[in-house]
Amino acid sequence: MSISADILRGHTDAIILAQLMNGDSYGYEINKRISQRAGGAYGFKEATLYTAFKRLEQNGMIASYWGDEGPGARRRYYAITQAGMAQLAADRQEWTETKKVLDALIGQKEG
Amino acid sequence: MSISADILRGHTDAIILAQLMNGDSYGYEINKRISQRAGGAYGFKEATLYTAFKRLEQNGMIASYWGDEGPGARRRYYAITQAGMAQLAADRQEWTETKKVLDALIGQKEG
DNA sequence: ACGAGTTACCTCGCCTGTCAAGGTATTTTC
DNA sequence: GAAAATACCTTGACAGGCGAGGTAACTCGT
Repeated sequence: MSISADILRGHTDAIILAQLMNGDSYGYEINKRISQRAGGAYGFKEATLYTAFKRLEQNGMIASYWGDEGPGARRRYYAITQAGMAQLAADRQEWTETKKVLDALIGQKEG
Repeated sequence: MSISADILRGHTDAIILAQLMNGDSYGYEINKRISQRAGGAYGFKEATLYTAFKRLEQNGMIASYWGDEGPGARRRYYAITQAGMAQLAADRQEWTETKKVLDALIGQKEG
């Protein structure tokens, strides 16, 4: 089963920040890794991804720089900032809380 | 901690359908029960609630009728339909899947 | 009798995040 | 030399959440 966009809405930033905790990376690669880790059940659309990068950078959660590898298409690398790490920690806490609340609200009940 | 709107987005309908599995109810009461069950961490804004009722009814997930109790403000009761129950089952499955995927994507990792 | 609070409903218009569609440029492969 | 893959980006439409505003009936204290 794949997961609908509205369900993931609001988790986009956290997912990207979490991925960047593994080290600096660039858009294309970040997206592939996320898809892999999600078992193919989920991947960002490109527009969503680059919109998110822009938003995150504007908010100071990530910083970017152009990679200077010789051949191949240019790549813009992203690094998570201190503020981004703090945000991620908060997002993780919120996710824990969300699971509790939603399990209570939509989980099946015994009789 | 309270949960942000974007995180809940897309779960609104499932939460309402799940609540209606306890029997027919009306807007104000549905919302109060949801708040209670969420431990006060979450409650719909009225506009969100009534927007959702409209959407759900248009999609055939719920049916409504006016209550005829004598005194007090009029109440519009909602009942979950067969289609609504099927939708809820699908939503619950999606939620189970979502938890797995998001735990994989934003969960803390051991070293 | 009357004003405040509560119950209970509803709509309009803004904001934000997703994403289909479209576009650019380079390298690799056949 | 053409097709596919890598890699980036923007524009505009759409949908859901919700602030703000509105209606109406009952209850309670004074």
